[in-house]
Amino acid sequence: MAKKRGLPTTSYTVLGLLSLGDEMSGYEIRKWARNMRFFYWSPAQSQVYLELDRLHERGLVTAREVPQEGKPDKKLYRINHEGRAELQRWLAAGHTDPVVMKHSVLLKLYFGHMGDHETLTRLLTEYVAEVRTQQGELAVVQEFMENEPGFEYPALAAEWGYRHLETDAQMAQELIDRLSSSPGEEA
Amino acid sequence: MAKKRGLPTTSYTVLGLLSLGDEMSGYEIRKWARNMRFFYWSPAQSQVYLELDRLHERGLVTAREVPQEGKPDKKLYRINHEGRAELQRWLAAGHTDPVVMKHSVLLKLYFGHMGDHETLTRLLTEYVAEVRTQQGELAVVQEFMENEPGFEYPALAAEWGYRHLETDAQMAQELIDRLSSSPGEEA
DNA sequence: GCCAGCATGTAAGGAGTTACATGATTAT
DNA sequence: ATAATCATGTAACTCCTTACATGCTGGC
Repeated sequence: MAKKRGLPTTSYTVLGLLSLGDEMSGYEIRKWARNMRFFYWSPAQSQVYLELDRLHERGLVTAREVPQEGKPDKKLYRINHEGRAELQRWLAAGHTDPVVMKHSVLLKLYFGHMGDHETLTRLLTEYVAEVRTQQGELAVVQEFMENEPGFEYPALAAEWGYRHLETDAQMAQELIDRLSSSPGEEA
Repeated sequence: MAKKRGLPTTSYTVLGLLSLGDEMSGYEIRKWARNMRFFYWSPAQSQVYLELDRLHERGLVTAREVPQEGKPDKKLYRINHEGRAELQRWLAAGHTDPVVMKHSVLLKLYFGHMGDHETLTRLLTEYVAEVRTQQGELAVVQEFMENEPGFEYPALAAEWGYRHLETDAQMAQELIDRLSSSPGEEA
């Protein structure tokens, strides 16, 4: 056995988020986690609560209930010493999970022989627009990070993520141009 | 209701692979699918067989059993008309699943404040080496594609995938340099 | 009047993985 | 000798998603 040497990666995401802030509710973490989609996919709302339960069970965070009026009681979580130690252990571990891409656009391009030129051009054009939108969203996050002390590393990750998006936009645009200049031949 | 407008993406991967070849066994598809990890994560062996069952149930492929000696009987699958139609429908669909990244290195970098310089530098150095290895593997696939008729689109996807890897290697190397030149300050 | 934001939680299920079972042949 | 290749399949499980339930407050 001993299949996994620790927690699922989503747990580390939530734990890491907690290490960047002070006390946070599940709701706040979920909002934060949304911005992580540029680096690592962001979990569903229900999953965030499940991860917080798990972290609490394992004694990596402390929880404190705050009564609310007209809403469910708020639970505030804080990373503790064990939690920080576990995060550090994960960071320094020899093993890092392989990078996984689920790039549907690339997959569709791969099977481009099944469609026509127009379909492919539309797919790529829409994708370029989407990437530009995402770059705008990421830029907002980056702006926040630049002025916030303690966010040097997230800022580096954001820069990296931005460059990913740039590569994608450029490559898609390049293919659009290539496809339009060779209406019959795609190679 | 109407949660999903079709098959899971893995089904399309397998169906698409079938559309590039003639008759294939689950075993062969699985080998092919391994090379897809540069564009879209490649499913586990057991999953490939499950997808083939699903495609067969839905009448998108035909199956033919070939008796083998000393091995389980081989089943050869072939995409049929309905399968091709379904693939085309998927390609031309207005909706394309969002691109998902599970970049553990980027995630660890994001939480870099928890580790020391050395840990981070080691992480990035190892990652650069790994990416270079992957580029070598992808190059082998690309070489095959260039001389194979009907593989123009897979070759384009491979080029795109290669550029992804290049971006990652460059970005990682750049960060290694930046971290070493500013031993205390990372921003 | 309606939608967004705040705030958590449960039930049902899909998608995918790991580990195992079986066993002949060929290459190192 | 032993590992890899060929070849499929099942059981048990994890991770994560979708959909639903609840209900107040504040903005348009």
